[in-house]
Amino acid sequence: MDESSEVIRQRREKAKAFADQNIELYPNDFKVSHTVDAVKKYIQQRAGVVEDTAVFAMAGRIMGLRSFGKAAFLHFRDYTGQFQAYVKRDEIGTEAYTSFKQFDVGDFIGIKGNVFQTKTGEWTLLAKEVRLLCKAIRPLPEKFHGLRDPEKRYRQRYLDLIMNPNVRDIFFKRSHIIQAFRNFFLERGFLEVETPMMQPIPGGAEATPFKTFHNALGMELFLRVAPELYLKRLVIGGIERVFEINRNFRNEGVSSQHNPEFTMLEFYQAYATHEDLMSLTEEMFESVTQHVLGRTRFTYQGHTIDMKGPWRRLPLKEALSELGGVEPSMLNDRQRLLDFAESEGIEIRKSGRVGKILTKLFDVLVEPKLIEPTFVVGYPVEISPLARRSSSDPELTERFELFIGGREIANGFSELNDPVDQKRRFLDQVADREAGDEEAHYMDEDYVVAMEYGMPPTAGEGIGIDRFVMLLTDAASIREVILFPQLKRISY
RNA sequence: GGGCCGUUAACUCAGGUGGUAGAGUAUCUGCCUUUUAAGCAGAGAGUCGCUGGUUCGAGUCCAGCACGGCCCA
Repeated sequence: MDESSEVIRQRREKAKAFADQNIELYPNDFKVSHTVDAVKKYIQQRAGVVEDTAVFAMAGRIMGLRSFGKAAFLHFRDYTGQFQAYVKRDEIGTEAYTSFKQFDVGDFIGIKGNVFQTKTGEWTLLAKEVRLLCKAIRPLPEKFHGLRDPEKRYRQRYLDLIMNPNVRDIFFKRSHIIQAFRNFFLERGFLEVETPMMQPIPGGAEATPFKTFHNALGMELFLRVAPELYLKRLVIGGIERVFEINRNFRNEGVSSQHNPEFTMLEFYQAYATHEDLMSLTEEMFESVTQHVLGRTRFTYQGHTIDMKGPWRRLPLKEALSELGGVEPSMLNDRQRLLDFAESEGIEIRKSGRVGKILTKLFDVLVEPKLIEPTFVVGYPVEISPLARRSSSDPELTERFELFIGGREIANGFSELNDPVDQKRRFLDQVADREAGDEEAHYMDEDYVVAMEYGMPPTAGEGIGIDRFVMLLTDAASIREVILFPQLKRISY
């Protein structure tokens, strides 16, 4: 990777010259007394009156350097902020200053000195001593335009983090969001758990799994597509309120909306229904958004969204006729739906059942229109093999999906806890799989056995954390909220 | 998987109709002790993504490939 560039050569020569003068390139014995933030607070607490004798030992990466020959201003940055330093030959001595002149933007330095105000009023560290803490061999991207090339930003995320403050903000916000979700559940008596990422039978979602192999066990394993079946085993085991925030893996295409590994929050609550969870979700999203943004309204890709509930509850078929332009009379007519899909240019597997066709039409025609938070309810049994049947219509389930900003954010339902029905539903899925549907669920006998021991009435939900973070950070692509998104491998 | 666009110096980008590559920033040298996209003067820096083809001659035209972005499925 461009080993021979002129700048890199020059930097290596500088490093060698330091080494030849016995100046350590990578010392670790510099003791920091104050972070940038601590110094700023110190000054603020004294209302800008700081005694000349106060000495600060600070460290950071040089971000800007303006040199005059016998003095120089520089900005350095640590984890807490950026600060200016003023280095004068008369203060640090000729020999030290000669070395200092070989420092570059990107190097880490340690500085000891007093603070003063420049004539423009900026608080500045007047160096009495400057030390190299780490010599950078490669130059940082240019300061004014920064780093823009998206490929480079993702592959070399550290450069992106150094050069683009907004990127740092996104990942701080992501961390705060996850903390806020976690706190929400802990405050309500939920237990946080970790269940297997490597599963002998991948279950809990319609998705193609990644396959792997355990040598010692001589056993094929799958990276999980969802933790659902394990979490419900825990409910059976008496953990009536349980949640997990962790990675799922799905072997599908990569796009601005899909990364092969993504973060999911799943939670289960015994003695609750999907109705209870919809209310809980309203409360949760409002609370998390308020915590992170300090308000419930925000702008996403030009749309104003308010997380404050209650949100609209819209039956799937009503959504299709009202927003999708599907005539109500054709909603139960498989052939007419297929014809309609074809006329709209929507590709559908001909063998698909009505429920599949409806959801496919919904994905294309309705989903992008659901900008304000909206619960869609009334999902057919055949596409909800783990959900409880609706008591009013046995062809439908007590299930909802939540859409915000034109995307699915959450999916929840009252859980099916009838082992006989569960087994039948698995068998239907197996039939679909044998008919060529790679995403159909696998039979999980062990899960049925668990259910035969008795699962209390329960409701559960999954929330796509990455997509939630996209909303609160106004990110158009999922790659903006995942530190190291999956990219194809390149050879240098 | 399909369509469109991109890949040129460390970074950000220019390079009608083919004639041996430019700018700004960064770097290096000199001057400069309150600057902040510091300033002034000068200099160096590139397998033009890769592989082929057309041509006397390709960054430019053609084909294939790689990687990325956006849109569609």
